[in-house]
Amino acid sequence: MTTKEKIMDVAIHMFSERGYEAVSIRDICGEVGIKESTLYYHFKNKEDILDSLVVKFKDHIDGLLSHIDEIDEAPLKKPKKSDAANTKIMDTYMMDNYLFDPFCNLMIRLMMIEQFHNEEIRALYEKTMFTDPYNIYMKIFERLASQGAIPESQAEQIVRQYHAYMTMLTFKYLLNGELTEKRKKAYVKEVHDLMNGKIL
Amino acid sequence: MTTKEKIMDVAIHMFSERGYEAVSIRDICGEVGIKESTLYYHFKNKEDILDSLVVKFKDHIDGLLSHIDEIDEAPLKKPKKSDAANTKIMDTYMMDNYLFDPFCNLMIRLMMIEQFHNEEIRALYEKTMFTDPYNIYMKIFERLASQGAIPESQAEQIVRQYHAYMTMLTFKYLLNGELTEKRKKAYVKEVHDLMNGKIL
Amino acid sequence: MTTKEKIMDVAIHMFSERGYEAVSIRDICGEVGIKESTLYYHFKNKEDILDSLVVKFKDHIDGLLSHIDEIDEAPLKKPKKSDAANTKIMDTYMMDNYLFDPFCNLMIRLMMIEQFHNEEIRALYEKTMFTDPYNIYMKIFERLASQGAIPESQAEQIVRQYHAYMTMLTFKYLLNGELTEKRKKAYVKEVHDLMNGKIL
Amino acid sequence: MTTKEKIMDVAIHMFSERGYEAVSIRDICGEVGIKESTLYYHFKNKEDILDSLVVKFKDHIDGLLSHIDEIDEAPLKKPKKSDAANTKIMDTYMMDNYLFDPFCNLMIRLMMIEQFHNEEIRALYEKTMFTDPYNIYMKIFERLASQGAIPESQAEQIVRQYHAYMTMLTFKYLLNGELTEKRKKAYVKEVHDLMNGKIL
DNA sequence: TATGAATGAGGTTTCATTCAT
DNA sequence: CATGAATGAAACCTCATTCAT
Repeated sequence: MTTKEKIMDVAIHMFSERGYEAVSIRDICGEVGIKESTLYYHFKNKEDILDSLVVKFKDHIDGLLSHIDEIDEAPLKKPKKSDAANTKIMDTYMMDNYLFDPFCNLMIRLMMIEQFHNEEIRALYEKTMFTDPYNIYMKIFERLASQGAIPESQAEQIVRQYHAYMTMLTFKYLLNGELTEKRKKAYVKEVHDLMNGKIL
Repeated sequence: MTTKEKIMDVAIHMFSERGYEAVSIRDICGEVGIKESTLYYHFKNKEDILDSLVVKFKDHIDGLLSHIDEIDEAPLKKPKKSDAANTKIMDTYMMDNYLFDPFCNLMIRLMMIEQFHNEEIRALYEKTMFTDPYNIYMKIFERLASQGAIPESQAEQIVRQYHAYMTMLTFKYLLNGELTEKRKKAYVKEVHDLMNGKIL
Repeated sequence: MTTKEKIMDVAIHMFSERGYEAVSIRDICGEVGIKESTLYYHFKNKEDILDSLVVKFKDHIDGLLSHIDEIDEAPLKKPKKSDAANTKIMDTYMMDNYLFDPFCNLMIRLMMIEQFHNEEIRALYEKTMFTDPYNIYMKIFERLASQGAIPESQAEQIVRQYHAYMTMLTFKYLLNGELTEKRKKAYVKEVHDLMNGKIL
Repeated sequence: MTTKEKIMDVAIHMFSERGYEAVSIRDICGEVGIKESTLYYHFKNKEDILDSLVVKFKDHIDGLLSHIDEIDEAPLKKPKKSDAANTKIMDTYMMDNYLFDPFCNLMIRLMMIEQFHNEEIRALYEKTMFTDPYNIYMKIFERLASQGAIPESQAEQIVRQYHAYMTMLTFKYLLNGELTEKRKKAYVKEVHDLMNGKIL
């Protein structure tokens, strides 16, 4: 890790726990192991750190979404390919690379904190927490409907139920205090129950 | 409003928007219209303001919960009394006196921000955002089941669906940026759709 | 004790331990058990407390000195009366009513602290710690010389020795940290050894 | 002088006159000619200044004591060498480098003020004002006794007289108000009289 | 006598930032 | 790349004091 990366890593950890304003340049530099003046070689000012984090997060999200689109547009060569694709979307793109990804999880926390007084962050928060996931679930269930796995007419209702349940689980387990292994496990269990039709 | 009440009122507004640490005593006093030294006549220190807000919130919540218990224990004198009781719980206790109540809504926002580095607040946040509402929904649907309105065997599943959906709606509309009339209306509309069976 | 006396009592204890400036009106009132505004009924301001203490101390000292003069001027009715008088001066006026007297001891400590930047207190400190005691010892040994107990020619030298030794003992035992029983005893022992010719 | 040294220099002057608590960071910085924030680059906090002064003083004292030990252990090459050594100890180590040394004199004043509520400083005060000097005088007179200059049996008594007299003179002239040339001269005169047998 | 409420001034300390080296 | 030294602004808080009640 370069010094710049180290600064960003330390910053997101601290920002996501105490909020942007409550973290001082001193705090960050102390943890990174550099002097305050050194930080200003790598970043224009404090806000520049936050901006860089937001850019990095947006890039990450855009990457994820484009991957999902690729899967979506892949020709259905084999029967039931969509099952594999759906599983991959849920496991890889929603969980491993988003909600469970250390950087993303911390960024979501930071957005939860900052959204109340920062319109740009609020918009990003709404997009990544509500709009994007809803669209992804919609894609999944439309595909399932097109295969006849579920009735077309029920697709939207099911999407709503899934989205609501997944959203609630995310806030309850992944954005509630420290992200412990215990909370992760409880989350995964409830998601599996949901997938297996034990809940809805 | 006494000076002390004014301070608490201004404080919860500011804390809930920018977070406890990001708000200065100067900010609060400037808005209240007093000198900083005056604030220290009413509060021991900055933390004491936060503590007082938490105490006030806990008292409010305890009041709500005890009212719900009273309704619960009231003898069923008239047929369908429970319908009225259920409506009262949802409208009065969950919405008017909790999620829409200005003080409570701001306290929830504050808890959302502070829970990441304050275990006491985190526990209160989990209780009031997840545990208490779940228990309340459970009460409602158990009563409905006891009246034969819904099958006993489905009660728990329905509770889960309701709880998930209501929770998601709360985060999406009532805890997302400023609490505008527009967001309130959107929330109410979706809740009504949910109640009328248009969603689940 | 009246409230005014209580205030003075608490004040001298605190002033003598931490110095005048380091003690706040709040500290004093907290210990006395009154509100700050109440103190201003009894004293014009903070300095007025100090002034009152100094006046009280001066009165006490003047009382002691006038008593010593009375003894001094009493006709020698009985043989060896002076021995009793000398003992009384040393035990009663130098120790019981001055160095060991709680108020006086605390006032001396306060003067030790404040003398470095307060000329009035410095003058009082020099008078009560060096000049007055020297004169008292001189009186004692002149009387002894007039009785032939010691040679007239040695009186002054002896006075100097006594004064130096007593002064050193006072600073070493009575004005060094807290005035504990242990330090008092050590002081008395050395004074007795001195009186009995075991030292000089 | 570096900025740090300047701060310490100004601090000891102010602390020794008005006491640690009565001197503000603002006072010190105003005199040094720096901003308050600059001071905090050099010292962790206000107490850190005091601690640094105490460390510097202890180092100074340790240096003096080790020099005295060196003289003590030097072989007696010439007759009467000890006279020269004794004079050096009195003039150089007790006066020039200790009681008259500006830093040490101020530190003693500071200790006089602070000892009443700071046990660490009290212990240092007792050591440097009573214990160390006594041991030094003892060394001098034991050497004189070993040379036959004074009877061995009287050594201890003489030490006590000297120690008492020197201690009293120190408090009377060097630790009483401002350290003026007049007070220094009066002190030196009495010490010389003492040395020449005019007093004891 | 005593208090509640207020305040201007000033206390210690931390903040983000700059700039020469 | 990194640091040492500095700073103006602002943070939290305490100070002695006042005044109406």
